[in-house]
Amino acid sequence: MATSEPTETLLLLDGHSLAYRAFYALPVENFSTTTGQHTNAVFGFTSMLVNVLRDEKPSHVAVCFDRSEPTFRHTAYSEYKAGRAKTPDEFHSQIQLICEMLDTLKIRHLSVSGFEADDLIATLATRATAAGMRTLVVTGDRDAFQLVDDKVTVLYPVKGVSVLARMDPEAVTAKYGVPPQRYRELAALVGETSDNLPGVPGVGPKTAAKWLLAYDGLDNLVARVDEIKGKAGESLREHLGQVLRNQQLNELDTDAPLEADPAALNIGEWDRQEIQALLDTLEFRGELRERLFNTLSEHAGVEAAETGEGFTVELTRAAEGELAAWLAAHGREGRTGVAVSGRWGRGAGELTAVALASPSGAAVHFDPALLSPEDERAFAGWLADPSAPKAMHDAKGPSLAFAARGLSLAGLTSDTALACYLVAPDQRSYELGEQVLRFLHKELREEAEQSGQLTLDGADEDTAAQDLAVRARAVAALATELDAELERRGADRLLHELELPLVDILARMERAGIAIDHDHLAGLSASLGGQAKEVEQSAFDAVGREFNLGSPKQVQQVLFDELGLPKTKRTKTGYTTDSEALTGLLEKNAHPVLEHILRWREVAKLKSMVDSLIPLADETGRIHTTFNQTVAATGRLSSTDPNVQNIPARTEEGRQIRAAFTVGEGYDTLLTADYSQIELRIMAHLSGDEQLIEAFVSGADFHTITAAKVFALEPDQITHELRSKIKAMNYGLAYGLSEYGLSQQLRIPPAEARALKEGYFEVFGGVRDYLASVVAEARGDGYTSTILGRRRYLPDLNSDNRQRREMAERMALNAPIQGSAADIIKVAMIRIDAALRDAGLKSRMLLQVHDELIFEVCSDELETLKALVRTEMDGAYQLRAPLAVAMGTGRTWYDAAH
DNA sequence: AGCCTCACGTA
DNA sequence: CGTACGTGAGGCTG
Repeated sequence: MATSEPTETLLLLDGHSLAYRAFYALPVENFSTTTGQHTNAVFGFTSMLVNVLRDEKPSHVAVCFDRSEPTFRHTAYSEYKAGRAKTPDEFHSQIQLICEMLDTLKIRHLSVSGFEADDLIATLATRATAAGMRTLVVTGDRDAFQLVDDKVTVLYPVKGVSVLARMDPEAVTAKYGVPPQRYRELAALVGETSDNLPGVPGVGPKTAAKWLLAYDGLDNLVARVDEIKGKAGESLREHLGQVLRNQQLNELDTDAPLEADPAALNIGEWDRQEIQALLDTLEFRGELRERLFNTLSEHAGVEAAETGEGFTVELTRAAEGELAAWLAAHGREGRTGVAVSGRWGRGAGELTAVALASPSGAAVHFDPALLSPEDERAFAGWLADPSAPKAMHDAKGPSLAFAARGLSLAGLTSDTALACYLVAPDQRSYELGEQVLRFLHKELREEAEQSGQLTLDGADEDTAAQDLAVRARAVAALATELDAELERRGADRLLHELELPLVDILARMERAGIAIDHDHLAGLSASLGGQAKEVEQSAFDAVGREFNLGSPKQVQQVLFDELGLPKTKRTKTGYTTDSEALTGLLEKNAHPVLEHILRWREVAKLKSMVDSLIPLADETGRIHTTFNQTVAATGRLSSTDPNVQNIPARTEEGRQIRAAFTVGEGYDTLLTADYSQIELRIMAHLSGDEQLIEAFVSGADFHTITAAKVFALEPDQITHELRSKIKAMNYGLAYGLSEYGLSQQLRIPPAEARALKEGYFEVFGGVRDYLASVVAEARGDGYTSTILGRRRYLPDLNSDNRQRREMAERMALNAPIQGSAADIIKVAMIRIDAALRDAGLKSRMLLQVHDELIFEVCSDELETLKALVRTEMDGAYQLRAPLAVAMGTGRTWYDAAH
């Protein structure tokens, strides 16, 4: 290693100066979050920071900020920095975010009252040089050039936020004609507009440099000022006072009162999840996110390499007969980690390889297609043995692949993806490598010295086998760690008694799928397609030209530019054309095309849904969704490919799609069973509000009863309108509906909405108190909890940013209610599944739609099944406002509505 | 090709 | 200025 260079590098950034550059370099309209927070300065600053971290790999970092208090420069010169345009509020709020980002990246940020960031930088750079460190200063303030020497380099943004000029002594001299130590003399002569320090009129950098060289510095120049000839000389003599003042003011203080020692400014250990969460709230995606993570991985990689963190495995490649022997030797040492590769989805899967890792570190890897009959028997027996404990990461997909080979999985005592989800349900992904890094501070790779002992042929195969074995080992280790973590949080039962048992149930539901009536769908598609064509033509006729009705951009152009209709609510890129806005315009009789656009959207939406379902049917005419158990932060399931949880239900036309979901061969009818108003019942239960509970216990129409209580009328006096108002109120409560929102929805004045809410809370005071207490408790604890102890963490409840804070408050209101409903239906599914098996019924559960379950039923089992489902759903949880279940049957989902 | 925005379907 | 999701289309970017 070559080494006249100092090994340690201190990176110093001027926070305000760089953020300010970014603020004006990046168009604000491209950088704001859905909550309206501007992020262009944060983005630009972060981008510069990450680039420098990547390119320079500093060992120590600090970001210096100015304070708003005046400095000695203001005292010395009252006009200092006067006349600067006031920085807009959109800028100031971003400084706060930058500091949060730095906290997340474990980078120190400093500011000292009475000193500018430049002074802190000068002080730290001086100290760093004394300590033998190299210093890099990133700033948009040229005053820093005076610091440049062979140990200190300034990186100066020259174009936007992406190009930094490297200002070392040579570069400064080349650019200004004077060496760095003379830079402030030059600046004193030329002046600095941004600091409101005028220089000598008629003297630019060229003249100033010429003088400084000819006279060997400003002191001599001043002493011999009478010798200077010409207009410029005259001007200099006239403005000598301000030159001397400039020189005094632009000198940086190298002895600011700072505690921080450069050596203490190392970067702390990064928490990937924390960074992910921050990037999520800032809504940073794409390239910056990628770049940040690459930099982060290098950073984390270096650490892992230094500490040697990986996994040790003693890998056996199972040749014939050896798997059975391995299982006999290691299959019951304790919990075995299982990792598989293959493909799965749409209710099916295929296996390409399996790795098992025992607690002792023994591991085996094999291709299940190539097993001897003896090995296959041994593996099938072990896999299906509930007394042989196993851990997997995201087991549902693999279990579909097992099932395809006739294998069944039992004894799963942890699914680490689910465990991570319970610990932190807001994650965007639960990729194994990330979770292992987070919880075990290890990397998904093998220890170097171990791999040397292996003698295997085929390098690529080896690596793949090693990787899979490492994953198996990591899963087992992660499972142990997460068991402890969940127990600390009181969430161990949630994993073992709720989410884990659900894995297999969901896998079987996915495998079963639901039959689709292809002809019905084809008919719908044709009819909707015909209507779309007609409506499209009507739209063209109304406007007088053709345009793409599916393009919001073109619709905007037609409506607002060409037809000059009144502008609607703003979106990021223009004016909204959503149905609410267009309906509003339509009511003002703005233009006939509005009706066509709205109708076309309806028809086109339905057609695209129908057309997307048709090719998803398998050879037996069934479609197989995938239920995701780790997506919804509240604890709900989600469904993809297709999403069976957003099949239209509101309009008759839309419901026709439900008529395509039918009972399949070997069964006679579909049964749907749903919880009536489960969220409101939960709210009544959790709040303990006697009035609300009574409204449910009475058994009459809930919205009517609550309306009667609010308006002090008899139920039969409640009009449709009054009922609607209270219904909106009832439902809105659990979402954190504002008075404004209520007034919008009911199209009543805000004052009336306010009165409605007050009237409601006069009767249902317990609900108001409960909702307030939920937010207050969550603010203190940092999380909300459901009835089964499922947590959702909401750090933004304490945010300084009002929009973020209020968003978190609404999430806090909703999470315990939506989440408890999710808990309850999961309990019900597990109970029903067990009861179906106990009763030995052939009828089966196919779909879950949040508060509804759909079954495929043999007619001779119908009555038994209905009773069973009712019992298990009703009994899933004892609420003070008891659970109520409604059912319906029919050959299609449409017919089974009730 | 991949990503983002808008719009819209469900509970 | 009401929570939680997933999808499809257009259109921009690379």
